Parts: sequence; structure tokens; C-alpha cells
Amino acid sequence: MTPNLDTTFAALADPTRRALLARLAREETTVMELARPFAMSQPAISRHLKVLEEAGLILRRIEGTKRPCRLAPDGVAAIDQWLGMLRDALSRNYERLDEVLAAMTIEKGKTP
Amino acid sequence: MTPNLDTTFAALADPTRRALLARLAREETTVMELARPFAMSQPAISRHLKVLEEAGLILRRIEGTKRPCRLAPDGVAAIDQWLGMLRDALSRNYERLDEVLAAMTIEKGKTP
DNA sequence: TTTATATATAACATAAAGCTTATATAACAG
DNA sequence: CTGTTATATAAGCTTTATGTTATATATAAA
Repeated sequence: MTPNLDTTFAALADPTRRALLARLAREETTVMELARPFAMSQPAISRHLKVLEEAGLILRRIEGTKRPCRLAPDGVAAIDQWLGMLRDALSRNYERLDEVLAAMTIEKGKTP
Repeated sequence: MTPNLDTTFAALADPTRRALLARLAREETTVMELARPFAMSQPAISRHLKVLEEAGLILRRIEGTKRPCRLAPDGVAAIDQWLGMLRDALSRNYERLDEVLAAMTIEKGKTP
């Protein structure tokens, strides 16, 4: 399952799914354990987990009748790579602003 | 407009909106210019821009009848902060894996 | 003032997301 | 084999997203 940016960002847009990830950030956890704290049916949680898996954000093992889930690095990596483009552009803008302010300071001899 | 994680991740989940951001990463651009390359009506683009603005991903000036858009840092910052939690957890997992592999190597006297 | 340009908003159609309950599957326990 | 536990899938409902066309608004230009 190659994560694609649409799926990965969409997966992270849901608060339940972010809460599931936050729980998994602590430790590997089974579906029932993950579901317990939520006021939501087990099928709903299973669906959320499927979305997270397709987004490359979690992995699942098979252990008897249980499916323990843990974090996967792929989704975050994909997102980070894409965000890099925005970060670079933003820092270039910031540098440009710095230059403008510096120029103003020199020209007018006062702190903006 | 304080960006919230739901809105910001959802904003980034759409390929048209990511393309708009990629364009804005290059330079400040007006709505019509942004719309031109897309096989999509101008109102649709205006809507996408509104979503990006509410997500804290862009800012707009008023310049006569034009509304030039540029990147904003807030959305990316919010996302980066949240992703930090996942990154930390993933790197902890990675370290733990390293330990396991190291232990195996010592115990069995062979490279895994 | 009249007309054109840049953008936003409204009304509507369609598709996708997310939830629920009911049911299927598969391993485990007795 | 039979009942139970853990999870997945299906069917159906409701809400939200995204697109379209038509229209409003506001500045600019003639």
C-alpha cells in the first residue's frame, strides 16, 4: 500500500484518527483496546484503522485473533517531504522580509 | 482565523489546493492567474482559496479589484507541531528496534 | 455614466465520509 | 463440535465537500 498524499492528509484530518495515532504513539495496541475510550462502535474504529493503514500511518500484525496496530513511518515521511516545499518557500519569504527591514533600517537610520 | 488541525489537514488533502500552494510557493499570485491553469471554474478556485485561508495556509491582500494571495506560516506551523509527536514516537520505536537487533547480535554472535 | 474586469456568493446537483446495526469470519476455549 | 472473542464487511442513512451556472459587488477604464 503506497501512501498517496490525498489519502494521508485526509486520514489526518479526522480527530478520532489523530487520537488513535496519539494512543499508538505510546504503544502497540489491539483494535478493542483502541476502541474502548471512544463513544463509537467497533466497526467505526475498524474503518478508521483501515483508513490509517491505507494512508501509510499504521501497520498491523496478526496475532491469533487479534490485530495489534503500531505506527508506520511511511505516511509521515511522505507528508514531511511535501511540506518541505512549503517550508522552504516560507523561509525564503521570511529572509526577503528580513532584507526589506534591514534595508529600511539602513536607509532611514531607525529601527522599524 | 485561528487554524485548527481538522481544517488544515483537510485543506491539504485536496490535490487542487496543494497545486495552488505549490504555485504560491513561487510568488504572490492573483485569483485569476491561479485559476488559469486549471480545468475548473473561477468560483471553484475562489472556494479552494477560502478553504486555504481558513486553514491558515494563505493570506490575501486587497489591491484594487485584485486579491493577491501568498503563503502563510500558521497552518504549516500547526501541522508541524502535531506531527512532532508522531516523529518522536517513530524515532523511539526505531531506537528500540536498534536495541533489539544489537541484543540479538550479542546473544547469538551473528549479524541479523 | 457605461462598460469591462476581478472576485465573491447563492442555489443546486452529485459524490464521498462517517456513523449505525446486523452479519460474516476466524481463532480460541471448553 | 459449540460457544465466545476479536475483528471485518455490508447495507443504509445523514452530513459534508466539491463542482456547476447564474448573479452580485466593487474597482477600473472609457
